[in-house]
Amino acid sequence: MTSLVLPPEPHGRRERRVQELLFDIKDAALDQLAEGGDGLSYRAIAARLGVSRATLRYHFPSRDALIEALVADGVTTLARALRSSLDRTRSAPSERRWRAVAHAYRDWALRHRRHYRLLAGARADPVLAVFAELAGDDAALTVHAGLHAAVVREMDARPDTERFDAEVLDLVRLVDGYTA
Amino acid sequence: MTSLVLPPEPHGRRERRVQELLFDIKDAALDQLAEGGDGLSYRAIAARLGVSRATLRYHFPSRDALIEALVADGVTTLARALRSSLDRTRSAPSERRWRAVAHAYRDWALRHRRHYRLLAGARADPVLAVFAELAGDDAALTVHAGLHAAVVREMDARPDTERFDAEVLDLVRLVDGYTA
DNA sequence: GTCTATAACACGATAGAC
DNA sequence: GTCTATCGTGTTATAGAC
Repeated sequence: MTSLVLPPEPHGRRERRVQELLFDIKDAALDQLAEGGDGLSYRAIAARLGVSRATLRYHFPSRDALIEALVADGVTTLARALRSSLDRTRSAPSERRWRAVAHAYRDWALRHRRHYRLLAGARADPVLAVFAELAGDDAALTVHAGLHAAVVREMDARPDTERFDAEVLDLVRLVDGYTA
Repeated sequence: MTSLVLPPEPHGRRERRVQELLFDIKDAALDQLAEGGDGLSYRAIAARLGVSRATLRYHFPSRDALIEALVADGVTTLARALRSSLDRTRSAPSERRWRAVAHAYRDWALRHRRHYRLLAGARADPVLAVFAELAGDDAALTVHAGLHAAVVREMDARPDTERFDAEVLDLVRLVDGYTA
C-alpha cells in the first residue's frame, strides 16, 4: 500500500510515461524520507532514478515544490482513507463512526510516519471536510488538533490503543458539547 | 517585552559577557525570523552581530541547536506568563482564572507569532504543568490542544475575542466534566 | 574557557550554452 | 531536455590568539 495518489488513466503513451515518472519521483522521495536521516536530497533522488538533476528540476522546480506535491498527495490519500471509513459505517451509531474515522486517521499516520510528519502545519482541507461532516464546521479544527496531538504522542512512545480510544472519547464529548 | 529568557545574575564579568552574547544571538535569530522569509540563516546572524561564524558555532554547534534553544526559551517564557496570570488570580473564582490563563496564552502567541509557531509540536512540559494545575493531569493535553486550535485559527483570521472566549468556555465545560 | 581565521565539503538554487 | 558553471548555505575540521 502506497501513500501516493495514483495517476488517473492517461490518454497517450507519452503522457503515461510522464505520469509514471512523476509517480516514480515522488515514490523515490518518500523512500529516501523513510530510510532515515532528516533530509531529502534532491541530488540523491535524481541519482537513484538515473535521471539528471535538471530533468527532476523540470518537473519539480524546487525541493519545496517536490515536498509540496508530497504534502498534497498525503492530504488526499489521508482524506480518502477517512472518507472510506466514514462511508463504510454509514448506518452505524455515531460512536462507532467516530471510532472508525479516528482509527483510520491513526493507522494512516503510524503507517506513514514520515509522510504524516510532512503534513503537520499544512492546509488539510479535504481532511477537515470529513471531520466537519462528523462534528460540524466549527469543531473540525479542534478535532484535527486533538487527533494530531494524540497521534504525535504515539509516534515517540509505544502505541496504546486503550489510551488512544479514551482520548478520542474525550474529544467526542467536547465537540458534542458544541453542537448540543 | 521580549520572548527570550533573561539570563540569571551572573557571577563575574566574563560570565556576564557570555550570557549577554547568548542572549544577543538568540535575539538576533528571533529578529531575523520576524522579518519574514522562511529562513533563519546561520551566516546572517553571525554577520549581523559582527561575530565570526566560528564563535556562533562555539555556542550553538548547529542551526538546529540554535532553534532548539529558541524553542526552550519560548516554552519557558510562555509558561512564566501563564503562571503569572495564575498567581495573580489566586483567590479568584475558577472561571476568572481560566479566562486569565487562556488570555495570557493567546496574548503571548499573537504577540510572538513566529516564535509561537516554532513551538508547535515541541514538548511543552512547563506549559502543560500550568494547565494540569487548573484542570488536572489528564485534561492538560486536551486543554493545550484546544487552546492551540483556537489560537492557530486566529493567526490567519482576525482575532475575535468574543469567539475566543466562547471556545474557552466550551473547553472549561469539557474538563470540568472530567473532575466533576 | 572564549574567540578567531581558514579551508574544505555537500547541498539546493540559478542561469546560460548546447 | 541536458550539461556545466557558479553562487550561497550549513557543516566539519584544524590551528592558533587571548
